[in-house]
Amino acid sequence: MNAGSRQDATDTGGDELTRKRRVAGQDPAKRRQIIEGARRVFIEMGFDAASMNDITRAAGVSKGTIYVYFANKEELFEALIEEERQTIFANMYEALERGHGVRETLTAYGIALALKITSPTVLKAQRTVIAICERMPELGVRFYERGPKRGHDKLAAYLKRLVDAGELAISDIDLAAYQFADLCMTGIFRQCLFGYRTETPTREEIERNVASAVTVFLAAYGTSR
Amino acid sequence: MNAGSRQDATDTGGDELTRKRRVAGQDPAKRRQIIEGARRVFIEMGFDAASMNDITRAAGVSKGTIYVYFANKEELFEALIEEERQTIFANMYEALERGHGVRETLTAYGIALALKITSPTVLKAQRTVIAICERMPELGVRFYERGPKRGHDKLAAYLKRLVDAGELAISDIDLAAYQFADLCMTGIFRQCLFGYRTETPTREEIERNVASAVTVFLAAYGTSR
Amino acid sequence: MNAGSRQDATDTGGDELTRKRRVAGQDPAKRRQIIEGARRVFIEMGFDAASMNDITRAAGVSKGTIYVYFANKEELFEALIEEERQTIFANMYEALERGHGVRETLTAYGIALALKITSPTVLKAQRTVIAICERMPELGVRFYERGPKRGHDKLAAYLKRLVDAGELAISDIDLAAYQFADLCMTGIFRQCLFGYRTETPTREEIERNVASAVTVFLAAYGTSR
Amino acid sequence: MNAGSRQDATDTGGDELTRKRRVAGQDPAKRRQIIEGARRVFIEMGFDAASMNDITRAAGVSKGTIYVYFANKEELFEALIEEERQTIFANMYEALERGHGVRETLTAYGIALALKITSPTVLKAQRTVIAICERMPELGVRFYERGPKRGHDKLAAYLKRLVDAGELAISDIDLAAYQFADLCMTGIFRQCLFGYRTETPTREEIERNVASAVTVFLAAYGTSR
DNA sequence: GATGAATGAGGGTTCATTCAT
DNA sequence: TATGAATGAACCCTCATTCAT
Repeated sequence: MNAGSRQDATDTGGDELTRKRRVAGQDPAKRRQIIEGARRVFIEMGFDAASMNDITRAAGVSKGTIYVYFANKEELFEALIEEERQTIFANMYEALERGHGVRETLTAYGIALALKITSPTVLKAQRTVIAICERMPELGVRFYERGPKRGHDKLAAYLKRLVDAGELAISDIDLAAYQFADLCMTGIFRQCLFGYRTETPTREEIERNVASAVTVFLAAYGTSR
Repeated sequence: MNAGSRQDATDTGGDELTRKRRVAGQDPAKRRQIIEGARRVFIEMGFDAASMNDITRAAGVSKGTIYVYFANKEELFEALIEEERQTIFANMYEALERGHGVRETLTAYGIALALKITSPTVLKAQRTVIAICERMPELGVRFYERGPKRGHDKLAAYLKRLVDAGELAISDIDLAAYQFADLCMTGIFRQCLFGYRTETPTREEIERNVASAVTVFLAAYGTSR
Repeated sequence: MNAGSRQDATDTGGDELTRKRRVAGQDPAKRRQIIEGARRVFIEMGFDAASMNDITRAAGVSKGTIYVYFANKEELFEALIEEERQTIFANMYEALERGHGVRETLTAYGIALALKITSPTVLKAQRTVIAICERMPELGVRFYERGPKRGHDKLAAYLKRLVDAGELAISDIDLAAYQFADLCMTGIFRQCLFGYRTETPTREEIERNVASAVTVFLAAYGTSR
Repeated sequence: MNAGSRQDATDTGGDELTRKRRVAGQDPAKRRQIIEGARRVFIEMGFDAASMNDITRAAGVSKGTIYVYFANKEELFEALIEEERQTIFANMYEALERGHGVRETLTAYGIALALKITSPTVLKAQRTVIAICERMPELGVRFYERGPKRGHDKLAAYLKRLVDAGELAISDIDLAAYQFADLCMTGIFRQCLFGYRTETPTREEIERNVASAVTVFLAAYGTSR
């Protein structure tokens, strides 16, 4: 479908000094500018409702230029989602590495997770991906794999350490990690996704949710220690 | 220019010569036929990517006929989603009313819930709604309200009965109900939504998930009884 | 173009008592009802912008019935214009036959003419005919011939009598008749036709116009008598 | 959704990334080409019966291009009528400024006027405007105001000069100007408008008409001089 | 290399006309 | 006979993509 893509990896070409004249579509600043415009338009309107003209306008570049950097609308969209995913899931896992107590750590991570996933921008991005993932399955897979999945793996690894340390008693760590994450955003994630909630959850609400999540989780998996 | 030939409130009215109120689009079989075609197309492709021509073809009726039954693409879509929601969430709550023991009841309900929500059709429907709910907020609200919300309320009522009977000890019943539901589909819901899983979860997997959910839930909220 | 027309003349069939069951499209009341609906819609919106549905609604009959009485939209339109013309130009020429003095008679006729031709309904009808007369030339010809032309002929005949009586001295009576008619509506006809005037001319204005018309006309064609 | 790419006041504006104000539709030759095609189609068929596809074909440009230069069918039509009016009424008033005798001047002007207004193209244009002026009142007003009205004003000014010079005795100059103009095209204007005449009036006929008009006019308003 | 004017297939919608009831 | 649901061609308009400048 996307043969001939110009920017397969996120290669920004390390040898920009060797040749003054760059090959078409190799100016990272321009690329960023386009992606930035695309972000505003795609995330706000979704893939179909967004027009290349809108993006042209939002990015402040000409139509032709976009087509130099991206083969077509789809590829531009894919590149944007890739970027967006990286932005969203950056700096999410710090809480798991700070070495505080179990309850504190889980609480901090849970809050960060729930805040992130219910923030307006992230919600829109998720909706945009969900909307398209039937038509562009790769895109959904990639997004989940390098986004939520990564978080899950980190959490599972953390739980594994706790189990090994005797602080938790979990038979299926993978499952437990999913359980904790879902408990943290219980009730709110789907409500936000479907637009049933028009307001972003307050920090207080999220804290309450996560506090209960930690309690339930520890009631199930905690040890006497 | 000539709207108002449909059966809604905007019907012409006011013209003194209009003998009978024209009420077009009354044949339920035709209506069903159209909706059925719309389902195939909308659910498969989403609102934007679906064309009225596609639907025309899928439904086996002429374009004009669709516009006798539905004012425009949006109304057809809304009618379809309404239908779809009713179909999906029918017969979901029986498990809660069969009067078996707590563990059995929760397990039965959890399995029904998880099976339903991860079935291919229901997933596609959910994606379709999520995709559009920014542009048609009412639609998302309605879908959630009369779908998942209804299930949540039934479950909360059931939990309330158990608390009153001393079988559970829950301080925030509403929250607990969300927790149980999310525990039942933990891990799989998002994976399905983003298309990370291409295969529908097996019944075995769901049973495992729900069994764990019940255990965790009862560990947190069960009483000695 | 209109072969197969069902109602060539305005025959209302004199033998309606001979057979109880009428041939399709022969009920004069129904015909009138349809034409009445068509009038409202066609005259208000013009041929193209009017839809058969509008007419259906305005007439209070079914689509099928209209097509029993009239072969198609065009024929219905033609029949309506025919009717309209008859209505408009009825009782226009009485002033010419009352036997008063020249000045009085010309004034009375001129006023009647100018009032008629600038009345909102008549203006709309004229616009409707003018709009279509390129596409349906017959219709314009017929309308003019049996409408304005008829008035012109009556006026010319009247002037002829005056010339014969020595009350006027006119070399080209035909031309003089046109001149008088145009003098009566001078300035206002075109202004109304183009919608430059949004208000119908007042009777006072018309009287002034006609008074001047008579004066000019008599200055040119009057004799000492 | 993407309006605002035209050169009118609704231009996007406000998007901070829009570098240069995009101003599409700037090539006068192309614009002319489109208007030329539109002329052929609109003037021949009228607003409603003309399709944008017809115009596309007649102009030899693509559909999209038309929409770059004109926001929609209506705007294209308005632009065309504007153009048409300018073309029609250019060089109409020279006769009034050549400084010949009254009779000669009036005759020359009257002939020019009558020739113009009954020429096939001008007639069609007038019909087209009259047809639409109920639905687009501004358009009719403008056409009359800047077309016929302008001629009328020039004529009235000319008559005023003659009155001041004692060559004519007119109490209501405005009215007299209308009278002269209408006398010049007496009989033929309406006949042409309704298509009663299929042939354009001959120059001879018009000369006869105008000669009579001048005679009548001077009989009414002339002085001994 | 960058531009944006041009393209034309395809979008949603309307409506004159037909025909089974 | 009268009805109005059904038809599908044709309507106006949009937009992803190309290519001359």
